[in-house]
Amino acid sequence: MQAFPMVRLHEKSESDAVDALKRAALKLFAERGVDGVTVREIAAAAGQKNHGAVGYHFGSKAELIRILVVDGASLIDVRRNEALDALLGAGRQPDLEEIIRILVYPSIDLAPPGEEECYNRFVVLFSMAHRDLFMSALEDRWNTGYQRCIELLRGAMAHLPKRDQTERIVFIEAYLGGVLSARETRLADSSRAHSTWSNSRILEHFVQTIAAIVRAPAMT
Amino acid sequence: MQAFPMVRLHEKSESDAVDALKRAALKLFAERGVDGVTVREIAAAAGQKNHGAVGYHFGSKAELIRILVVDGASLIDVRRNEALDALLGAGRQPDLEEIIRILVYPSIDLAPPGEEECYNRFVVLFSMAHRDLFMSALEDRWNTGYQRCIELLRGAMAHLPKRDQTERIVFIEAYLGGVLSARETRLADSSRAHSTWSNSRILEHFVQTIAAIVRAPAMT
DNA sequence: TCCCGATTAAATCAATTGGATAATATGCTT
DNA sequence: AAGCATATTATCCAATTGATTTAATCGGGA
Repeated sequence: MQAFPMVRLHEKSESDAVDALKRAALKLFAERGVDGVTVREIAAAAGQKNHGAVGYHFGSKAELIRILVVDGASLIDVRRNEALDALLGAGRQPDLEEIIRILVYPSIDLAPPGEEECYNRFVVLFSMAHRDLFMSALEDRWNTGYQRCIELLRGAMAHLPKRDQTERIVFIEAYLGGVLSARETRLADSSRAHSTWSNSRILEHFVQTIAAIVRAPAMT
Repeated sequence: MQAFPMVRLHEKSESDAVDALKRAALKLFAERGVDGVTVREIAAAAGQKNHGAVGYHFGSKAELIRILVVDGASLIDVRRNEALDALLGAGRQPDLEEIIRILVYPSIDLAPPGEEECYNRFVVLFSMAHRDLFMSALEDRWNTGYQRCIELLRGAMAHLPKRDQTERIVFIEAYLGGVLSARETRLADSSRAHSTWSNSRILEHFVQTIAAIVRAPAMT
């Protein structure tokens, strides 16, 4: 387990201000969506008295958003590809759960330890409300690992009609985003004890249910 | 199949303007989220030349949003409760798929035939970005059918540890919102042939995968 | 120490926002 | 036809938005 490189966000040698702005923006965007947050709120949450800081460091709000998308997506993509290379280079047939873990775990623990996880909520909200901007930010470049996983999943469903394969892949994609977002929401809700959602057992439970979707009998 | 009452949205005897504003708002909110849409856009999309119409007919943008939430939720709730009453009154033990269908189908075909489906996207976006407003709009009143379904699902997982039951219910809730939203997005994308997503076979496929999650073996 | 680039702060700008008001139009009842 | 409630239109408004510009401040190297 946990054979994924533990590179995280906000570990780069960026100026304190840039990093603080990114963190604050990601958190606020995850909570309320990009259209529900103003650059003034971001600057204030980052400890800046001046909202022009966003324009100064990133050019515009839209560019800050794009950078946040790419930061997370590229990190996830690196993790996925490395895990896939390791798995496929092992010289044996990978089993289904191993593939699914490479779908799930790289999207987890993007933030430094102890910090709030936000990226999955941010991406789900943003991709729903601004699909075009989200796609152009990805550039068909930062989801290569995801595509590889999908192909492997398709292979694991080779016994099913092509249409069923495609449908289940869409199901699983929606399932991934939904559960990872819901998990972040619960982890962020400090009002309740979230011990259940912070331990990794639940992720393995999640992996098992995805496997159950893949293995479900063919449509009659 | 399809034993659900086919009451739909926008069938009430409302003035044309009120109805047009509701439809336009729901569609725009589903596409871009409530914070990404202005009352001017709503009024224009509804064929009104002036944005004051929203204030006149609904009081405020926030009140319009609340009404849209309740309109859909109460309709879904009526459908669910009627279907549940019929199912449980049949005097036999309902099977799992029957319960799951009452979770899925009442959220489908809310709009009149031929019109774009929007409610699931709207609700997912709104509940993610404004959970508090969403909850207060529901008032613990318009999701009674949902709660009954969840209890039945829990009963269907009685052999699992309580914790696993709770986790799977959260999984399924996220799965529902994710897939129903994704389905609407694809149906709304008129640029591609969506024959796959418009027929009801895929919904039955979806039901089967939810059943697979419920039936998945216990965590080891 | 002095200078200069980088950063932060403060003030300003045009455009947009949701809401409110007043004037006009519409339709129904009497 | 007149009266009246309802609905639409056209403005207006204060507040907010993202962005820009203009100082002030900081830090390090010559």
